[in-house]
Amino acid sequence: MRDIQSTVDWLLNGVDDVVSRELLEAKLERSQRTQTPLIVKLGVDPTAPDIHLGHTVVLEKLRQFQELGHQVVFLIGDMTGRIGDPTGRSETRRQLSKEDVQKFAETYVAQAGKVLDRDRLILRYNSEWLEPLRLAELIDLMSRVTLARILERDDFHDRFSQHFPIHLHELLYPLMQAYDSVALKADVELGGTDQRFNILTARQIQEAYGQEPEVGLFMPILEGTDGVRKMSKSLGNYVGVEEPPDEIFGKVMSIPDSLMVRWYQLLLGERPETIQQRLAAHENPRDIKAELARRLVSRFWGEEWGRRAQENFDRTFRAREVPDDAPLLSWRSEWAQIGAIDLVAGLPGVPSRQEARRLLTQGAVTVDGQRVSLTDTVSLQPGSWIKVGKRRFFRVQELETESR
RNA sequence: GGAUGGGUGCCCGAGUGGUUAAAGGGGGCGGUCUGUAAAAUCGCUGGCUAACGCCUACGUUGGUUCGAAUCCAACCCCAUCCA
Repeated sequence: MRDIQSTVDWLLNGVDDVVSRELLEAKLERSQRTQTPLIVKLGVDPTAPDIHLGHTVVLEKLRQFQELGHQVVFLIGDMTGRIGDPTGRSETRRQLSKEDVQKFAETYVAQAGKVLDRDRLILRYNSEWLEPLRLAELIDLMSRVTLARILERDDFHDRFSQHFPIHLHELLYPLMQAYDSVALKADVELGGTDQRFNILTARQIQEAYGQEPEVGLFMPILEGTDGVRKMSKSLGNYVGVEEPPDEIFGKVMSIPDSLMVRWYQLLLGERPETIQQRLAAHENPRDIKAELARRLVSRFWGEEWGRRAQENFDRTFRAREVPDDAPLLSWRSEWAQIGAIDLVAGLPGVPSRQEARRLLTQGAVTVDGQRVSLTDTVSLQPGSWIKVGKRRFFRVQELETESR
């Protein structure tokens, strides 16, 4: 059995901050002694069904807790999510129906299950206890926190001092989230650093209700593929866990080298020193990055796909050959003799003839290895391949059986 | 309800009567190069055209003008302040 100190060291790898290490040690120690798993909570808003690598930072940490035999609880914030987005700018939030929430939960678990052990995972909904909450109870809850404390929170504070609106119900958010921890008797709660305030409030409220406070573990925000801004779908610098293997592999290869150590640490739980040593030993950074890419693909798709993604990548970008899985186009007779623009404009992913012209002018198009220019007429045959830019390939499929 | 400032291309943002398909930046795409879809560097980035050129576009609708993103009117929307 591992001793508590090294277990804690291992659990805190990559963690931005913990409140508090001593408490975590104490809880782990007690858990070991009494053979009772800790309850580890992660709150999830039923709003963003597509999980990307940024979200998996927290999931990876949860996985580590699972590995130690603790109980992970996904708390779906169906109640908090239903009330509305704090910005209040976008019109009244669509009410989420029970079915919506249900569907969300399923997709979420399906995706999160690529990182976590689904059999050791409990799903709860905060409407279970928030819905029946009566005004008297709510008042009781509210009486345990002061306005000043709530306004300490960074974003409230900023908005208030900049005279941006704060809606009254938004003040309740931290309270409700805190109450969730009371209801679950959570021992540990994970969140991004942006969750700091909410989690600290939860600890306070738990104490007010006579419970031992939870340990707050704050995970750093993962930078996106651009290496600068946080990973988010709207910034387009994300890698989704459901993306095809080649896509994941390629996107990971495109991150700046400087980001590798961090991704290894946050996404795979590696020690930063391990990777730094390899770099210091002049191992080719490309290979280290390729390994990162392969391991991530493997995590989401399995070993076999990880290996294949790597092979395809090497073939396409290092040897510049046509990848195995280039999209197939069914042969069309007019392709026997066709103007370059017509051909390119008809390919998937080319939005307009203007774009086709641009690509041809810039020398981006190759047919069977032969560069094609704007005014060329090309002749294709079944088995031909077309390359557009560095990474778009198409293979013309042999004639389908004409009978169907 | 009142006051003020705004609504420009995928995003940010300049532009106050013609030289504006609209500066600049970001993003995207492409060429070269390379250890990678890294970095660097050069180019493209509304649509139609092989090209000349044509068409559509600056919140909406109407107007003034030879000519409007730019002026006028009404309307819609957003932000802040006062109530």
